[in-house]
Amino acid sequence: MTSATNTRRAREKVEMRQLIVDTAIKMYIEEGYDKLTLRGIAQRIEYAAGTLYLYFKDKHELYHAMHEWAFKQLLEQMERELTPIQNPVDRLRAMSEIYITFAFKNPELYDLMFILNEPMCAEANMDDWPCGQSVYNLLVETVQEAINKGLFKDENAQTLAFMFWSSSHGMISLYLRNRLRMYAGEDLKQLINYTEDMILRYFLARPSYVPFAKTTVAKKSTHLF
Amino acid sequence: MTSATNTRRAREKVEMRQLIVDTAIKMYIEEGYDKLTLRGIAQRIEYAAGTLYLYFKDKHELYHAMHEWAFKQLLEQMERELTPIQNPVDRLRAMSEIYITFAFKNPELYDLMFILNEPMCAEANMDDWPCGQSVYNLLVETVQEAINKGLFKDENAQTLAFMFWSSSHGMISLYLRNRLRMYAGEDLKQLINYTEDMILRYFLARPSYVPFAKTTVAKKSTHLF
DNA sequence: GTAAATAATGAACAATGTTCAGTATATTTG
DNA sequence: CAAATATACTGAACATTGTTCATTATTTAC
Repeated sequence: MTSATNTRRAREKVEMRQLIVDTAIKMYIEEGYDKLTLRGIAQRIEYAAGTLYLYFKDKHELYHAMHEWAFKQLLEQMERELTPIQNPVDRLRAMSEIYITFAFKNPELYDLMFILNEPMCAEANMDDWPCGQSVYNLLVETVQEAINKGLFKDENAQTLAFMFWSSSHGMISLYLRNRLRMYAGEDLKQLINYTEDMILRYFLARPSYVPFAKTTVAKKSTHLF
Repeated sequence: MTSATNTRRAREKVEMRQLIVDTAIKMYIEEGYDKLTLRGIAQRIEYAAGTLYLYFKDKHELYHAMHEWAFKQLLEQMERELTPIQNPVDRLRAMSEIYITFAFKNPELYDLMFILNEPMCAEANMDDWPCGQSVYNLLVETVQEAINKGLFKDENAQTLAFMFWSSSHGMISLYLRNRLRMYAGEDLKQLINYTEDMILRYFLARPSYVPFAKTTVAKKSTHLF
C-alpha cells in the first residue's frame, strides 16, 4: 500500500467521521435528543446504518465526539472574545456572561456538554475531552491571575474556579431540566447573571466591581409552583 | 355497584400503584436507569407488562410517581431532623447538610428528582410535585425567618433560596454526571459543604457562623483532568 | 488484469415501549 | 343460584431502536 494512499485514506476517514458528527449535531439540535437515531443520521448522509460502526464503536462514542465538538465552539468563542480583555476580573465576568448566554442560546449543546450521561459512558471517554479541558484551564488561569495581582482574597484558584463554575451550572441546569417552574415569572437569565456577580464580588479584595443590575423577585408573589 | 366495593376497589388501585412504584424504585436503585424496563418490573411482581398501563399512562408517568416518592423521603427526613432546630441559620445549614448527604447516599434518587427529564415530560407533570414543593417551601420559609430576625442582610427570600439551592445542585450534579474528574483527589463532599458555608456566610448580617472546616485543593497539583 | 485489502451494505437479532382483541375474574341483578 | 355485566388482566403483536455480520461492491497493489 502506497504511503500517499494511506494518508488520503486517513484524511477521508477523518472527513467521514466529521460528516457524521456534523450531521448528528444538526439533527440533535433540530429534532432533539429523543429523535436522534443512527438510522436517521445514516439516511441523511445516504449511507446504511451499519456504516456508522466503521467510524464509531457505538452510539456513545458518537455522543462523545459531539460533546467535544460542542466544547470546541464554546472554546473558540471564549478565546475570540476574552483575549482583548486585560483585567482578569473583567475577563472572568465576561467568561461567565459567555457561558450563561451560550447555555441559553444552545440548550441542547449545553445538555450534551454538562448533563447527558452518554458522552461519559466509557471510562476512557471520561478523561478525554481536550476542548473541555482548555475551557476549564482558561477559567483556572484567569482566577489564578486575579489572585496573583491581588484582586482576589488569597484563595486556591482551583477551589474558586469550582465555585464559579458550579454555581452557574446549578442555576442553568435546574432551569434546563424544568425544575424552576416556580420562578416562571422571573427573568432567569438576569437572575443568574446577578447571582454570578454576587459570588464574584464576594471574593474581591476590594468590592469595586459591580457591573450587573440586580433582579428582584416580586415579594408579594405567594403561590410558588 | 355497591359503594363498599367501590371504596375497596379504589384502595386496591392505590395499593397496586404503590406496589409498582415501590418495585420500580427498588429495581432502579439496584440495577440503574438503563436497566429499568417495564417488562422487568412486571415480571418481578408477577404481572404482564401490559397491566402496568392500567395504572400508569406510560413510562413517564411512572417516573413521575417515582420522582414524587423520592421527594417524600427527603421531605420526611428534613421535617424529622429540622423541627428541633430553633435558629433559622442553623436550620438552614442543617438543611444544606441533609440535602448534600442525601445526594451522596442516594445518587440515583437525586438524579430522579433533579436531573432526569422523564418525570417532567408531560406539561401537566411539571407543576405537580407536592412533596418537592414542600421541600422548597421549607427552604424559602427558613430563609424568610432568618431575614425577619435580622440574621441576614435584607434580601428577597426567594432569590436567596434560589442561590442556596442552585449552588448545591451545581456541584452535586456536575459530580454525579462525571464532569469533575479533575477534582478526583479531592474530598468533594467536604468541598461542597465548605462552599455552601461560604455562600451562607456571605449573607449573614454579622459573620458569626463558621461551622465547617475548610477543604483546600493541593496547590501543586498541575495536571487537571 | 487479477488478487488482495478495504468500504459499505442490508438483512437479521434482541430488546424496548406500547396497543388491543380476547380471556378470566369479580360483582350485580333477576 | 345462574345469567349478565363490569372490571382486571393477559399475551401476542407492532413499530423502533442499537447492534452485528456474512455478503457484496469498490479500491488498490502487483
